[in-house]
Amino acid sequence: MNGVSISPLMVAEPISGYNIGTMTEERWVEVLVDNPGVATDDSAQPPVPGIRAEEEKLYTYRVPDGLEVKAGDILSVPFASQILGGVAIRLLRQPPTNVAVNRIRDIEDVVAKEFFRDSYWKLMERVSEYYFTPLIKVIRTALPPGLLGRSQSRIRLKPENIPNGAEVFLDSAAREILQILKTQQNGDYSIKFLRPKVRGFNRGKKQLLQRGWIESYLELPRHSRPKTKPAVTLLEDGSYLELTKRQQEILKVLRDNRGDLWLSELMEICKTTLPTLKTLQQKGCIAIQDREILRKEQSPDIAADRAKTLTPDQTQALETIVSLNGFATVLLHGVTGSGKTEVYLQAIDPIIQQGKSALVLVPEIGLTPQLTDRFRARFGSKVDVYHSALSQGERYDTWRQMLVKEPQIIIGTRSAVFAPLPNLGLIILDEEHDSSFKQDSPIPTYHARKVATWRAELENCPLVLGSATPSLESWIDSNSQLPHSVETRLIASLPNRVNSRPLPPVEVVDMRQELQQGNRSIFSRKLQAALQELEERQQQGILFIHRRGHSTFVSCRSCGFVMECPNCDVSLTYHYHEGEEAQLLQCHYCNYTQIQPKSCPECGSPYLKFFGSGTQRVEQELAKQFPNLTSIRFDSDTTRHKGAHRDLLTKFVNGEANLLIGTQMLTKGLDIPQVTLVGVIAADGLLHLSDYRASERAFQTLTQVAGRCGRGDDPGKVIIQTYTPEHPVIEAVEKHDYESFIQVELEQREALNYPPYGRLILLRLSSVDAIEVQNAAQIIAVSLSSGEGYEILGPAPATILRVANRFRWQILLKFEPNVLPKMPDWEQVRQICPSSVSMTIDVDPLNMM
DNA sequence: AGCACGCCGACT
DNA sequence: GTCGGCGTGCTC
Repeated sequence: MNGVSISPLMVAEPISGYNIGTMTEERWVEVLVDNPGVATDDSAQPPVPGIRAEEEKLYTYRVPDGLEVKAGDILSVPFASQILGGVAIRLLRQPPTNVAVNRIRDIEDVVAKEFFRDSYWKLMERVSEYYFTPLIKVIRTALPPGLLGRSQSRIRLKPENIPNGAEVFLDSAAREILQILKTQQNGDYSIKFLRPKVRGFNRGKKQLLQRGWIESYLELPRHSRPKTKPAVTLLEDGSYLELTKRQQEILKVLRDNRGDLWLSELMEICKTTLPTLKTLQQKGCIAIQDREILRKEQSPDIAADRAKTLTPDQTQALETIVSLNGFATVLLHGVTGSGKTEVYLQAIDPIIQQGKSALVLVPEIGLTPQLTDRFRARFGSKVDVYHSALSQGERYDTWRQMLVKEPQIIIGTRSAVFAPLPNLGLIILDEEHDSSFKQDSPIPTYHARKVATWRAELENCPLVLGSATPSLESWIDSNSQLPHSVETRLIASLPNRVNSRPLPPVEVVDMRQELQQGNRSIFSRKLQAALQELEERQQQGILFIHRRGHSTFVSCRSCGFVMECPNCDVSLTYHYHEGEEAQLLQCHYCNYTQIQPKSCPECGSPYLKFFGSGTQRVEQELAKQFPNLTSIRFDSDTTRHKGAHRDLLTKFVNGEANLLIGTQMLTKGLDIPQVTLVGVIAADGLLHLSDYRASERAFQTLTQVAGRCGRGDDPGKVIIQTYTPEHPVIEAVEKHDYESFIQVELEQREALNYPPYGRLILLRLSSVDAIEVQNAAQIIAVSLSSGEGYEILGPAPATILRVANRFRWQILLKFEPNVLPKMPDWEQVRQICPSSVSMTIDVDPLNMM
């Protein structure tokens, strides 16, 4: 049996030094409540470590007899008419003076025992400060979902109290409520759902309550709880007691299994029933107790694997990392296929030996199956994954498991940077240039790389940033004049691939010439020849296209009308569904879907034309021109369900298809040795995006996708198709020349004060009312002049003004480098912003659309 | 979530 | 002058 006992979770020191009193003494606790309202405060609070009193309001509660509360516990507290989650901040021996004692309420429950250590609290506070986010919201993102529970109030129909035909005497609101309630079997709905559906809801509800036709009740928060299973333990040998033969047999089975079995296992082996075992329990021979079990993502069994021999470059990089004692960051710049993962594995090994834990952060879950398998092969059950695709139970259990002091390795995405590992010895952030480490919404709009840097500093451990195409931020740390800057920064390089394999040659094809010479296919003659060769040799390849779907827009040949999304200012993408009669048009911003019309809705012409190509189109064209080549489509349409990534990749690795056709998703860390061809169908979609980061992103994506080939014994080849072969990004990718590309790019950024030189803060404003946002943006822009050290760009409408029926405006603050700025008065800005307009402050924005 | 409070427009 | 709608702030 493999029960895991998670005993004292206590890894933390109390946040404050207050001792709790005895059971008879009255005890109070100050709580940071997860209150949906804005956390602004006027009254002065006593200073509490870890809490900025001027911004976060604390509420005092009484601790009832029979409950033990410590600082750092997650609590359930009554708040007005609801039950909310909260964090115990500090204990008081005396009641507070600023609030009447008779108004103080009792704590409802302790949900989780304390776990916040000093350094963890400091991390929370630093994130809160840097990203202008209330502390409780930072805590909310750091904790597994469902831990800070919230009650829900609901109403329920009481049909037995409703006389026939009496509805006529009610007003319209009450009648509407009744009507909705009756649509459901048990007439039960949440207030949250009903209120926006009925005008004058409060009035109507009051009427119905007075007559007793409905009742209201509070649904208590459903917290994640440990899953338990009954287990049987042998207590007494039992030989001196008078036992039946049957009972003795059962005890023998238990004894043979080291005196411990799951109840279900024991009943199965002995073919016995629960009453029989209960009798044994009464005689004091055995104990039946619930024991915690861990819900974990099931992974296939993996053959164990030993450390590989390193190249001299790898050895040097490894030495740089393992020689570090305490905080430092190492940028591991290794070309694609240079064996960064092996360096990670060998860097983690001594950390585990020392009894410490390691945190490995990866961009997206798409690439984790391969990486996770390699870690499991090396470290076995010490490896756990943590990401948002886990079920709530799995996430909660893994999170609790992390609190145990045993050395472990956690592999996770962005949010795992908050993994509460008590003795962290190393943080690795792989593919550090990847933009999925940045959260766009909700606040805090944190970048896991930045948070990881702070975390490493606070835990006093090294941080390794790995990439073949490092971000400009990591390449030069320009922020040294800002607080929390990196003090020790090292670079380790892996300039060559393992086993002396060369980087694949990159050929650029000018698609303008193809067209001139009469080739109207989406495949150039060079790519066609390469595909032909692939077919003859039965090899495998990858085709990359930057969009999913079939065609990027559908337009009428007669009148030029373009099919557009009714909710967003974008054209609809055509999606082809094989075997279906009707084909669909889909919006990639709000997911609006409609059937492809047979004729133009504007002029009625039946001649509709599809422009631009996506993954589906490539798939179709391939099937048409190369019927003998088989393919797998790998994009967010085909990898949506759980385990789909792994399934599709396994099929490909097993040689069940010649080609993998996909989007960005397949640029990320895929390591399949037999790939000998990479084709980029159209690089132009990547090159001409309108923000200051477009070149950097295009270079990274193209280099990464090119790096997927030639990793095995057969040499590889990359073909990039484009209409602008003279573009500097294309030239740099062709020459595999990261350093000169980055030099040019850095010079341009410096000239314009863009990151990594000047910092940016983006204010995003949106509303259903087009005029209201625009006005709000104007007023806010004016109020932003209260600060100093930055330039205000805008307000300007967002690149796509309307998404999901909301109009979006933005204001960009560009900070001068080398000047400590005076921030605008955000509190004032928030007050100026009307409630109908939603505003988010995006610090260090990556996505400017 | 739900109540108190306060502002403003429609009616006695 | 008063009633009742709804927008805003507060809850230990």
